[in-house]
Amino acid sequence: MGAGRQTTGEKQRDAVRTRAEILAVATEEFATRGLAGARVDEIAAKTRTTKRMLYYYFGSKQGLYLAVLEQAYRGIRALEQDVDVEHLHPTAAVRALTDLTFDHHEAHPDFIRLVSIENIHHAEHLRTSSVLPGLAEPAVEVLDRVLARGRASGLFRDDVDAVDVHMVISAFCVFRTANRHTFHAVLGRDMLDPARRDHYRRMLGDLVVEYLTAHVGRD
Amino acid sequence: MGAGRQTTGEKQRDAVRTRAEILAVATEEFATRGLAGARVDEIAAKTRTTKRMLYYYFGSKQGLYLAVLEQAYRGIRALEQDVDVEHLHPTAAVRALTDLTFDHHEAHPDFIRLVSIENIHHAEHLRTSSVLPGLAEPAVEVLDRVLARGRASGLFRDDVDAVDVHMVISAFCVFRTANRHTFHAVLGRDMLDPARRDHYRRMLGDLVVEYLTAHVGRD
DNA sequence: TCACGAATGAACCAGATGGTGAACGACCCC
DNA sequence: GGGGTCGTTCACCATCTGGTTCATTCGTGA
Repeated sequence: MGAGRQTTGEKQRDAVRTRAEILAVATEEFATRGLAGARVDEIAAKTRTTKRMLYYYFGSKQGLYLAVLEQAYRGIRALEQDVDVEHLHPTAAVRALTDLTFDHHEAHPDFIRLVSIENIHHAEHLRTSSVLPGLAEPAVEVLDRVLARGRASGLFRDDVDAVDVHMVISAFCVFRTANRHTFHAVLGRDMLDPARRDHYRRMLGDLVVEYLTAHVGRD
Repeated sequence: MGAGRQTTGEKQRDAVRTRAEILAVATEEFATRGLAGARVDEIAAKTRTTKRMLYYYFGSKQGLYLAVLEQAYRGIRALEQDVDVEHLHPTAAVRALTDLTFDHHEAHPDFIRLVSIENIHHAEHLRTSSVLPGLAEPAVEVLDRVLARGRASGLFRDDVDAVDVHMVISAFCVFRTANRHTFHAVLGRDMLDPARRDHYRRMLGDLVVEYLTAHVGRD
């Protein structure tokens, strides 16, 4: 923290830091209260700068929201990019991917909340965003190659594609975080209870693997 | 419509109808724009009455939102109550339940959106609601009995309970609707495309059944 | 050291927004 | 048919909120 920067004091001017701080605070606020629910004044107040800066850098509330959303998506962009599952047995590879996704979602609840919020707005902001192109390719392609290997060796069923499998994995992980509160209120179970974490992680792996390997060659 | 009621004209006084109309319009507005995003004036405008009526019946914006939420939950309350799967083979029973849930979620997108919204608010409204007690019992109990039968006959695995299985089913169904827009934006696939409906319905059944029946007795 | 643009601060504003007071008209019961 | 209550209308308000104006300060290259 602060190492290597010239520090004549503490309240130096620092465009990047100011911008980053606004973005960080805004991320939390939007994730907590939604686009309409978040207050520009409130975001500014939680920053070491003023509302003026917020408009200086992001132009409008929507502009800020979009920046938050894009940063969130950019942050997860490289997830599957540098994971190497090519050398693993297909089922082990699938399990590696479910584990990876599971851990990732658990580590980024704000991202999931932002996605929920963006869905309420019919993804109208994301759709116009510049981060979109090529966002999902890595994840799907890795999964696609694994499925192809599994199918080729007669292990996996052939009536699903990578997008479908990705959907199941996402559904499980997203639901656990996104619907945590109503689920807890209605069913009395906290899906994010650390004590249950391993159980759910294994469950997701089993779920996907068993589905993919089911009844292949019989019936 | 209007049959059986005394009709001296059209604009008679009708408390129930007015109340119901407000609730219907509010449901759509809240589901579309969220609690903070929905505008009281807008809701009133889409009604044949005025904003004052809205406050007359529901007291406040939050009161209206809560009423909407409660009505939505009440509407699904009896889902599993009158389905009879006791006489079915365990796997058939599971499939019947996944189908039932699948169809139900598909038929009530507004409900799912409201649940998403309520989760953004940490379920704080639902938690204080009077519809909560006993809301989930039917669903879980039916599922629980089916699982017990499956386990007893050596068909099903025994390391999951009814709540977990319910979670998986809900996750799949909810995700398809709740995250439709971002999923489509990022992956280019419309999960609600009617052409894919049967595929997903079968997929959910397979997913749960294969998971439950996997590796039982071996390993 | 001077000039100039980037960065910042504080007050300010117009319109939107949730909410209300009170009178009024219909319907029902006696 | 008259009184009271429920349902409804209309005008009105205090405040909040996104957004802006204007002036100022800081850093830096000439």
